[in-house]
Amino acid sequence: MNTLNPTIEEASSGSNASPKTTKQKLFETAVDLFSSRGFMGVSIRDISGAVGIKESSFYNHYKSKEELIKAIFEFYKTEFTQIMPPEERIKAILSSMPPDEFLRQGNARFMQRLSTPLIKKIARILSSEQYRDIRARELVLQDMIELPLAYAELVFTKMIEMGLIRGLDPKILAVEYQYPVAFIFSTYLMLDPDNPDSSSTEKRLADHVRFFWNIIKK
Amino acid sequence: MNTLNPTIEEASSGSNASPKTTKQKLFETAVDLFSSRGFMGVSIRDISGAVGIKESSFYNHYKSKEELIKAIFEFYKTEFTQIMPPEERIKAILSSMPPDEFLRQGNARFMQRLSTPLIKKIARILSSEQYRDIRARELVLQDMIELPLAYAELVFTKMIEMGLIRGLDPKILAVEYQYPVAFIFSTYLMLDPDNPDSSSTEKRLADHVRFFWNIIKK
DNA sequence: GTCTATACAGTGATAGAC
DNA sequence: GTCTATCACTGTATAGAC
Repeated sequence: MNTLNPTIEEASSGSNASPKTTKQKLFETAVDLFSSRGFMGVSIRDISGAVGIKESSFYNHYKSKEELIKAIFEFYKTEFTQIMPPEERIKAILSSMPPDEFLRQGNARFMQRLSTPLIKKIARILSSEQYRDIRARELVLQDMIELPLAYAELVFTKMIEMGLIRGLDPKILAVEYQYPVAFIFSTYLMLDPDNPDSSSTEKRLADHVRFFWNIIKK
Repeated sequence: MNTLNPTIEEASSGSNASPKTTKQKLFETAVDLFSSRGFMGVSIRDISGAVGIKESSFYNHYKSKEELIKAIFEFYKTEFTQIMPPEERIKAILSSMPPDEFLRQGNARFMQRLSTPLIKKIARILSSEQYRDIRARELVLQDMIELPLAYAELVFTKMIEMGLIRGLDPKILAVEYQYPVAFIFSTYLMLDPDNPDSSSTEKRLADHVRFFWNIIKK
């Protein structure tokens, strides 16, 4: 039995991907079913049946249902924490474009990452399971809320240092900028993951950046 | 069998409440268990056992598990939609206090309503079940998101009409004010429903109102 | 890696005695 | 309104043949 989790390439459904292994199919089918019916609402029989194998064969790939959900969460964490550019590069990027453009591009990068059906579905699972599963809860709180907030604070601190925006409290700026962004993304997740109409979400993000830019610009 | 849902008084756990009926106990125990383990993760046996009756007796009070969750959702809807003052009274209230005080009091009223453990737990259930249960989804989207947003727009429109704030677009003001509020409330729900430390949430709301007031005031 | 067969605890729900 | 008894079904998981 292959005990490795699917790699990013394995689990993603890129058009140039090699034919999916059974383990990949189980992974993606589980994500699909968990996201619409909840972890407890989906049986190993359901997943295996949808993939086309018997439930006993499931155990050749994952040693339990718990291990499968764990693999799903770990995959998400890896994907998510790669979205933000490393701290060292922020200053260089800020020198190359206006601050509002920096914010816009950050949101665009976020949308790009979030908008694959697989990632959207896992985000749904996390949201649904956060009160039942401590790992889901930690992922939501730390990686999806705290981390982006801390990152925003860092960015606004640098913007102020570089004299690009007004000298307001970066902590408050981070909250006031990031909370609406977080809320817009969380409502984006509520839309059908397989029918991505991102235009209204993009408009909302654009409106927010414009409004916020008017407040912080010098 | 009593087919009525528990009334607000029945289902709430006020100190002056009359001794709880078995149906009330089932209702509250279900809310408690569903909120921490999810609807699918809790059996009728679990609920009945926690209340101290056999699962067969459960059916003397609710005809199925589905009917129970339905009653829970309906109870929440009734409670939630009573939070906001009716439209006709907004103008009168706005005449009696400064706009920022109006916003502060609105949030306080919200906190008060949301902070009973029962309501917080149901809000958790709604959040967890929204991708599985169409009724939960509608409640979250319409009653908890759309309705407060439309209400905020109404409020800012009146504020502008009365010359109390700057003449900005009320739609944009509503979004920029309400999204952070909604996000703050949604993180408040993530805290332990039985150990309500609301002080950090109240601080965040106060910070947001202060920041926003500085933007909209004349 | 897949299958059949099996174990066995848990599930929602009903019938009927008290 | 509660109980015991029982139902058909579904849940996770294992053993062993191919």
